[in-house]
Amino acid sequence: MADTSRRRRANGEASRAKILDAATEIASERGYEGTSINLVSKRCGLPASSIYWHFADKDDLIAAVIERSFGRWLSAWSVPDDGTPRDRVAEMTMQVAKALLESPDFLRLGLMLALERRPVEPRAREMYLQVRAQAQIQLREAAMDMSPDLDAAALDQLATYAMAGADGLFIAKEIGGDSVDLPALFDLHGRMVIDAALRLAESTRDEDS
Amino acid sequence: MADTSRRRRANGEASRAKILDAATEIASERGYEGTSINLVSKRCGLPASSIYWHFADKDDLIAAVIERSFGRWLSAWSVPDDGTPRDRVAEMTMQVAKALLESPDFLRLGLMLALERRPVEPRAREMYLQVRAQAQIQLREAAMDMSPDLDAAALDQLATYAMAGADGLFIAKEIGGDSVDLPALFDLHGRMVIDAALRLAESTRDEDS
DNA sequence: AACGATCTGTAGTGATCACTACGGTAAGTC
DNA sequence: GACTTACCGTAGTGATCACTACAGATCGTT
Repeated sequence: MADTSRRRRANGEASRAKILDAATEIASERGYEGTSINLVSKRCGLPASSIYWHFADKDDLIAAVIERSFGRWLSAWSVPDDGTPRDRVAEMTMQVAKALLESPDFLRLGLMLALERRPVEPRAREMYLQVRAQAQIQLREAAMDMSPDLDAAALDQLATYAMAGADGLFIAKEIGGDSVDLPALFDLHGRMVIDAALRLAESTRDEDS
Repeated sequence: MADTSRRRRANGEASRAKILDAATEIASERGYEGTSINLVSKRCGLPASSIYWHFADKDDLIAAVIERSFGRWLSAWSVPDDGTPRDRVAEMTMQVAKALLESPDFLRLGLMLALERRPVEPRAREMYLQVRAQAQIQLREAAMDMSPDLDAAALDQLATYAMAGADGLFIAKEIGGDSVDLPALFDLHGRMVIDAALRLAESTRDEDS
């Protein structure tokens, strides 16, 4: 049963992957509106009817692109669980920087969708925002682990600042190309976030005393 | 002569402004591809032929939107020229934060265009990248004023980091809405950039000794 | 061999795209 | 009043949009 279904769908799965590959390329070049089914069809060599057999509509296709890109991006790094806080932050920022260099499609397309504010929100955008919110929560928890005496507002600020830096540096790399040393900048950013944590912890203690 | 030309074009100038208003709204909602001439025409109440009388083509229209938005954004803030470096940075970040809150169209549309990498680059995107490069140079010069002993690479890194923070925080505000306190985050970022300057200056001196 | 499920190929649908041809109108110039 | 300039309105152009109807093709199952 498992064997037959694998064989049955072997061709289909390959086609699905080809379609997603093409759609990923085009969407991260031209955004949501710029990704036409015709273009995707031409680039992957399959007719439009095949695309619509695998995906309900254009929105579903782009959402699937986001989902797959995010999965790949996630699997490219992991949260370290030992060492000093400084070491762990340094290790994590390095991994995120590397993951962004190796599979930038996820964040590029995600940011393009996030910046758009169309009247009817496509599911693709919703999906990215959901993923992003999840990441924000994890960042907040990591911050709480490292400096437990911060209050809720400070933790939010810290997580937001950390993610904003990552977004901004990614954009700098996308625009600046090879002239931007992403790992070095991420390293700097990691240290800045730790400093910010210390600074915020200080002002929290000042308010308490 | 000047009077007549003013009177002659009075109606036209108003129409041009109405077209730009509508195009700005739509473009910052839906991006380049999502901005259709038909939609702009409906929103500004003028027929497509009027749009094409005022602008050569869609690309020219969007480029004009960028240009006007940038002008408005620029006029919303100025570089302070007195006080300690810390004060000047704090003042500047505050003004930039306020300008971004009041006229976010420029950066939102600009970032959307910058993230796209279409085969044939529209002039609108080129124009934004040019404006951005100019800002980067000014940031670099400001950094050089404040810590003259930094080497070229460190200055580039600092300017890139400062701009990346601004971009990232702007995005956080766009996505997070009212739950994001942009001035507070910009204030934090300003202090972080100063700390980064000190840190980079230190490592420069270490290398020299 | 017969059959149903999975996928592809052909050939469209009406809607919307960027853009234009062209006549009309109002105002300024002479 | 004749003429030019500046701008708007009507009504299109062919191309491309997302999407679909439907007839094969290929396959494992029976």
